[in-house]
Amino acid sequence: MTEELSGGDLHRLRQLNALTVMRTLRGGSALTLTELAQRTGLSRASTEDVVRDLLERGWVAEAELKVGTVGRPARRYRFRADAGRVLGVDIGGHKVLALLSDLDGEVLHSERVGVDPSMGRMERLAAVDRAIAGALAGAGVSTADVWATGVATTGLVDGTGRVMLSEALPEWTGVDVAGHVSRRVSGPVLVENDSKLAALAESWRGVARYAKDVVFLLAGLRTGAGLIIDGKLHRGFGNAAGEIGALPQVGWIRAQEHLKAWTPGPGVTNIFQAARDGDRKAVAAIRRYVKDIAVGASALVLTLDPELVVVGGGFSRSADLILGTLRAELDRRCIRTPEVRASALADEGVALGALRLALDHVDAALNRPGELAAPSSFLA
Amino acid sequence: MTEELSGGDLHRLRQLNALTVMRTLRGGSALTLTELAQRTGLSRASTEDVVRDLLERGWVAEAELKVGTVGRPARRYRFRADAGRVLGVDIGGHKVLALLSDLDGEVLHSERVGVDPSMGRMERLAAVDRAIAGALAGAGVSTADVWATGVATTGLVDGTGRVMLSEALPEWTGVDVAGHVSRRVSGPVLVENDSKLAALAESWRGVARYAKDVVFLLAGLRTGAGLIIDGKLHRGFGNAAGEIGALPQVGWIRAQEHLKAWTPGPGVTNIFQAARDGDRKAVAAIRRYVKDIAVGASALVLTLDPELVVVGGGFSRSADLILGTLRAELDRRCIRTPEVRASALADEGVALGALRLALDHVDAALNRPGELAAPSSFLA
DNA sequence: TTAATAATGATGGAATCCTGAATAATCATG
DNA sequence: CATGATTATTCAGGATTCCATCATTATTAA
Repeated sequence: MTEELSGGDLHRLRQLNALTVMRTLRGGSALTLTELAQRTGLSRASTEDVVRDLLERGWVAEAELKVGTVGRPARRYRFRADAGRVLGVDIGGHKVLALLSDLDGEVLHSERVGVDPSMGRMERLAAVDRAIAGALAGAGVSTADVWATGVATTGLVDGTGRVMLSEALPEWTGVDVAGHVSRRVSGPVLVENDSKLAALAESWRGVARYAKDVVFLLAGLRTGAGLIIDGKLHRGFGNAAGEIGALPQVGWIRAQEHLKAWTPGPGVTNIFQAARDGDRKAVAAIRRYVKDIAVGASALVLTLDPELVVVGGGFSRSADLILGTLRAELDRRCIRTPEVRASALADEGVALGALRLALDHVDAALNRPGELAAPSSFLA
Repeated sequence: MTEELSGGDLHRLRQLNALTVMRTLRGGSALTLTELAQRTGLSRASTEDVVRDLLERGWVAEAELKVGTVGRPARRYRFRADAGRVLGVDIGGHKVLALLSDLDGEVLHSERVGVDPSMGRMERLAAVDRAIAGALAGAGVSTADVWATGVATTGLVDGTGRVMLSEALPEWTGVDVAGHVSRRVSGPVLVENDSKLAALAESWRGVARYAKDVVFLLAGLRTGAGLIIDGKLHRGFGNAAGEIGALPQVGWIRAQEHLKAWTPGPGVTNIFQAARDGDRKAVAAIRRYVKDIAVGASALVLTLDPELVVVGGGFSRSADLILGTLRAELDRRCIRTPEVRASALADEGVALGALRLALDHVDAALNRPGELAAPSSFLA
């Protein structure tokens, strides 16, 4: 949302005012003209003018009147979140999750397809197709209604939406994810690393909503990180920001070993459950795992000095067993220990981030000076 | 310079246009109205109106006519960089350097006062006073003309301009730098860590001018880092960003030991000179030093994936002996190795960064909507 | 039915921008 | 030294947009 403020002629001023009206309407509920005028700082008359424009162009719609108040009932206007649809897809090792939402990011349908790390790329892509088709069908939406699609995948992603390198899924390296998905939906397809998108989701709808600088740790079968800096997702020059796990000293690769080394007792398959039940060896293994993770986390924290560290990923359900040790380790290593919290987005975080990526694309078009022509301009 | 674009009434539009005119004039040479109109995108008539306003309020001045062209000679207008002065001060271990510049950042006078790491805080503050007084006197400027002052110091600086912790100068911990300097100059005093300001200087006038994401390494008797992210100085939530040296594994503290362990031969006191002259032990010591530095640098680079790493500080004069090893080490450790370059700002980098800090403050006031009242408003 | 309340609609004034034509200043040339 | 070419400046007219104000309209409460 940071633009160079550049002035211009009167037409541009109207555009700017139309944008502020749109932003005020966006996400919130329907507003009357008087309310809109108050919030935007414009006069009532001008607000009316702007809204008439937006109404004609299809960006806003009239909501029902609210009855039961004294005085003449006011017309109420709302953002036409139903004018288009966006799609967010998480391609993971164990599941493919597709979320279909309206332009407010309100999820209309979610479709989950189970996959397996051992699957080949064709099988996995077929699962992606099924998830997308299911999400569209479930919401009763055709591909033409989809304005933008965000896709999350493991591994490094290049500028064209191709997977440059995936350590967790070797078969996946080199797959042209954007190309494949583009053939299934209309509109632009944006592909990004899953840890980064999970971080984005936290700063959108998660526990990091009010923080400007955030380190997000994806703790699960793989370990990864995503960075929010100054409220924005930080990608890095080569899209490789946050890949601290590659540093051998950091030991994110060997961290998992501690967990794998634990042998389940009879009837218990989950190390975290075992630890809660008092299994000493499980507790110790988890502690060693967290200590390894914490080295890399310290490097991220010392580099950025964030306000908040969020732990997400599969293991965040067992935050009670992780956060204490993590806090202690960070405290030991860092100059200023940030707040440490667990994600509350369950296993939908990554897909929500993908959704947000698609929404960002729509918003950018909304804010592009000279645009705001009409919603249908997306389909051109 | 990044503001939310918010629209408003016609008066606000004029303000925005006045700002774009100011930005166009800023830093560049004098321009005619026709040139200004072309660059700002405004019509000639409106540009004239805006410039008349700015002229009346004292922000711009008429420059001399340029003769020798065909046609009626055009009036030319320039930013009144001479309307005020700013001061940048670097308080280091071995010197205090004060730069006095105009509002374009053109340095008018620089004053250097030698100090010693063993000095007490009173002695050092006295040296600061002398440097400031010398810079003012040298440029023939009174304290009242100084609109803003930036100060660089070693150690962690808190929000009020007090040194929270200085490892290099233990006596310096707790000194209220902003308070002291405020009593010597008029206008606001901004204090910041020296590594951070050196980074700022590189992205302003150094080799990092065209990079958005930069890691700056201060390599000298102390080691430090400063980060430029998305074109802006990154401070962190507690102003402790870049303090990766605190991580014991990183070894920035022991790095110096390698250099100190080298014993000078007869007639040679400088390890870098010795290395150039073929002293094997000196070469090896430097290599070990750089390898230690590189561990922390790798952590910074892996975290941020910057476009560029800049090496500054006292040792950057000997970049020929450092950069090769540093590149090789980064290459070994990082996923994508950024470009590595040496600073070209000699030992004025930190002071220039302090100057930029002061100028940023002036610019912010210039860009604050509702301001742009008159230059003299700074003195109120 | 009337009073109170609050939204809508219409009018006029002011600020700002743009376009285009008339005027002014300088250089080159006969 | 006058004239034309060239470019700047100045001025006038028209258009857009915003704001303030007032009359009108729709609804609830008494």
